[in-house]
Amino acid sequence: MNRSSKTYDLALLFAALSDRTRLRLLNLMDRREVCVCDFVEILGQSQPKISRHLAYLRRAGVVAARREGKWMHYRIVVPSNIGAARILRETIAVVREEKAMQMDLARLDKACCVSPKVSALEGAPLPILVDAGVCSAC
Amino acid sequence: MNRSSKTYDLALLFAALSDRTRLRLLNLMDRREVCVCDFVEILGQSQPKISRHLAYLRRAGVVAARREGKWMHYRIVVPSNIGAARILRETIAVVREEKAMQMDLARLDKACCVSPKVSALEGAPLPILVDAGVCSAC
DNA sequence: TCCTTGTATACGTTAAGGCGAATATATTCT
DNA sequence: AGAATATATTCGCCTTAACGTATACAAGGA
Repeated sequence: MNRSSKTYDLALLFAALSDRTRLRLLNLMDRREVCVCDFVEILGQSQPKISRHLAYLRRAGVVAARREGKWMHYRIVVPSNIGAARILRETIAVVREEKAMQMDLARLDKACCVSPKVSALEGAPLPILVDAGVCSAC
Repeated sequence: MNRSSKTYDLALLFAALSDRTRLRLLNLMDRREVCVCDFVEILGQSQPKISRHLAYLRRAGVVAARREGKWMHYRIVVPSNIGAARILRETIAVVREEKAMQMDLARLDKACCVSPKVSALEGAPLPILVDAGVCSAC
């Protein structure tokens, strides 16, 4: 059943977007799945904090999680509501223009053993940054 | 000086948008100036509540006010930051699709003595709704 | 000047959000 | 089973926001 015209609380979506950390998380998840450990490494913030913000985004229905062994992979879920989808897409597009956001993405690309090979991100966690030398998880 | 590339806290804008009442206010101000008394009448909510939300929007830099005698007219101010401007525009466009928002606008158009003559809204407050019969303020 | 009207702000209460720190849960490995 | 690792949740504290109510401020008219 198509719920795209269903009543949707846009204010709730905006509340989910009204935090810098969550915007950074969404930017990192643009078109790819990301592991929690990567978020922690790249944003340089505590794991509970990252998890709490991810939980918030999950409650708001903008992301979904998939477990793979010990790791949790998060991805963006475009809302079925057309308006909400437009807002979310525009937000990600706008946010992508910020230099700080591009730096986050660059660090994600360089993360761990495998170089900018995006497909690899679908698999193992690949959490460690390049500057750590050899990735202890691989 | 062009500040469009200046750092801008998008999260702050989203916080301003994360309230249903404020979204309704913005929708009513789409392409026109609106008097506080009209907001109160159309949204059917207390004057202090309306004023507080308008103050919030003012603090966030999305609206500006103009005094005309006893009346205050509010209008949308598109942020100089390009990204913020895109978000705001998209938000208003999305919000406009909602039936409830269209009803708000319809009530604004029918507000008071003067019929859907938009130009009249630039002048006096014209606060009272049609169903009140004759407007006590005119 | 006093009164009225339109609007803004202050006060007190309640709820929600964000954070660090501690703890719980889940999964894998030995 | 027990240890180690990845992630989630809880707790206590603080800040912010939303609301109703009351009050302050501003402008115009008598």
